[in-house]
Amino acid sequence: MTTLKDVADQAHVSRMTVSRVINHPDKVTDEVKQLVYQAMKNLDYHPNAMARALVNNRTQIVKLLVLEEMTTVEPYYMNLLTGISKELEEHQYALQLVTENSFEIGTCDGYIITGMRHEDYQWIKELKLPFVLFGENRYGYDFVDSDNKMGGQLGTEYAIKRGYEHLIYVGIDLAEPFEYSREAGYLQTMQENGLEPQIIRSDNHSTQIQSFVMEHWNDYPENTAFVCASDRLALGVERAILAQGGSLPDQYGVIGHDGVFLDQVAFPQLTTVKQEVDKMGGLCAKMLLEKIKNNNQVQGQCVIAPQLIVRDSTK
Amino acid sequence: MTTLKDVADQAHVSRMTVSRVINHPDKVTDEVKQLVYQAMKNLDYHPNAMARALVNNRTQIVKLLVLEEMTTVEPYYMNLLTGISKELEEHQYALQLVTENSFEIGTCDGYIITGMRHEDYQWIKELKLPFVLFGENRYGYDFVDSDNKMGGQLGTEYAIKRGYEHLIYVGIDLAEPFEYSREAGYLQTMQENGLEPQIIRSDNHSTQIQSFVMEHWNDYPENTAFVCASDRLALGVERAILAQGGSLPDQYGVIGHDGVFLDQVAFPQLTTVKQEVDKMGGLCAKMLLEKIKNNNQVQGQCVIAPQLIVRDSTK
DNA sequence: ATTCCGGATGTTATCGCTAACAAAATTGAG
DNA sequence: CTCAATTTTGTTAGCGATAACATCCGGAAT
Repeated sequence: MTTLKDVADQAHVSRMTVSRVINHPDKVTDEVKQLVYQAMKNLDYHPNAMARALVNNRTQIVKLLVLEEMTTVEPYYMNLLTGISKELEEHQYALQLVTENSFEIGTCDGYIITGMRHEDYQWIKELKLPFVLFGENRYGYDFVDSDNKMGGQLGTEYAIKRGYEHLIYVGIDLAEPFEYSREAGYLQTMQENGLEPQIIRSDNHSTQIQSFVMEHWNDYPENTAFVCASDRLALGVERAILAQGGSLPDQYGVIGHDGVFLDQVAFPQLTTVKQEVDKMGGLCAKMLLEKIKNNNQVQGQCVIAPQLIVRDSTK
Repeated sequence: MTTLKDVADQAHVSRMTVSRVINHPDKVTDEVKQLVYQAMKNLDYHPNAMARALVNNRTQIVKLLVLEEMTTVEPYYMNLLTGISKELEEHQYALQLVTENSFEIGTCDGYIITGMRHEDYQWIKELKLPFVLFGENRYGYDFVDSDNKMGGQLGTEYAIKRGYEHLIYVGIDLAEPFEYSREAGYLQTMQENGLEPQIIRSDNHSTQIQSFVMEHWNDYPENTAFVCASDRLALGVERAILAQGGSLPDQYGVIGHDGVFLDQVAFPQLTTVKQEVDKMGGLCAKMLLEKIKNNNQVQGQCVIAPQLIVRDSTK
């Protein structure tokens, strides 16, 4: 394993100079810098993260707290993780997954927190280390999220464009910002188009919304589109429509939200508002590393535009 | 932050003695040990993983290589990750997720590898660091997997017990050990019960098997159970049955395999052979850490019994 | 020419911990 | 009660890197 010393020897400089080339390149002559770079390349030198961690009193570890129940957890978490991990890896950081609400939170440099609910803000504010939330919040904490309002708009606009006459919003029965934002997007678009909004809400379970739609089937005339707050709900709506003998996508349309996994498992495959989850993950990591570097400096709120994916559940 | 020195001072011993209490407790008097333990408790001492990593030339990082395409990736990966992470955390290890086949594999102490296909064994054998595979293999590498044969048996036996007369195995069209094992379980059970086996195979996509079953609908008399190699396939079979007007679970039965997420999204919810994925993850980690500690010593093959979960897709 | 200044580089100490050796304490055989 | 063998504890050095200070050097000002 090559160390600073090896590089220093080959470049005929002191170890400190090599260290400076890495950490404060501006304080070193260009000439020397080239020498050192060359030596680093020759020897395939990579700094030892642990030694660095020791002097800097850093752990080089970021914890991801998943506050949601694992059983509820949507498959997109995997994408989130990938995004986070890729970004962290580039900066010699490792990830630790924390799922149990084990408050015995060990040593690390910062947290990415996801699956927050109201009650969690209580203890979150006690945290000493830097953190970034995945998912919008209205307490001023730094976060990354999909542009949920825009998502609501995208779906609604598309349904209108495709000529559905009645647009029903199928929301998740949760008092959380992401849900409000999606609804707001729907409402705004409806208003802009002079349409009468209609909202139903349900737990985020395909079977529950399925029964609901089947029970109220008479309320939904032909040429209705269901703009759903999740793919899971959309899946249930699809099943209800098919079970009632409605035809998809001719008589009815269904638009989902999330665009990970379920949209493709559904039948017919869902037209959906896709969130760029891995990108968001990467951004979470980037923001957190920035906070760690800059003494917990506020990073602000990042909102990423979702994308409409057209498949077979709309005409 | 309390260090070895603080503990040593409070216990009136040298730093080395404290270190020994932690790493070689047998080389220290019980009396002194108690003193040290007490001091550690008083000061809430936790060893600094980075310092340790530095002297031991360890990174305290394990990489998880996911060789499958992210888009194909089953949702159970999340459970796997949790299991791995929990175990690693207990031993002060962190996890790094690697999804791109970036051979530029950085520094770590060992790998957990999942999603292996034939062609991967080529380069796997070149690896210098310890590794454990998640998923059975026939090359003698250490692995952890569900008992796939037993899974095949469980599903098949249950279908027989519930009085289905025709049992059709729906396999994944892949030449991989896990698939062979599941089929073998089915075949053996069929033979033991003097029944005629019948196997169909398909890519692991719900829509593909759905069309297949619909096209061959006449081949499946009433009172047939479909024993499937995955929940994804089972989902497609369910849809085909319902689309053809067959009744579930009276006229037909469907049994899935995996038991994560999809089984609950399906309608009717699937009777399935559930793998204890998080447990398997934990075991992977445990084995790997053992290998790391013991100079890459062979750990063998661990097979974990799956469990039949009965829900609404069987009578 | 001498002094002084500031930028470039080197030296030293340190982060927290452990291996290897050294010293001290205990044991027990004669 | 010795003295060597053995066990228990302490001392030193070093893992790989960096911050803080020390030194060196060339050029501007005097």
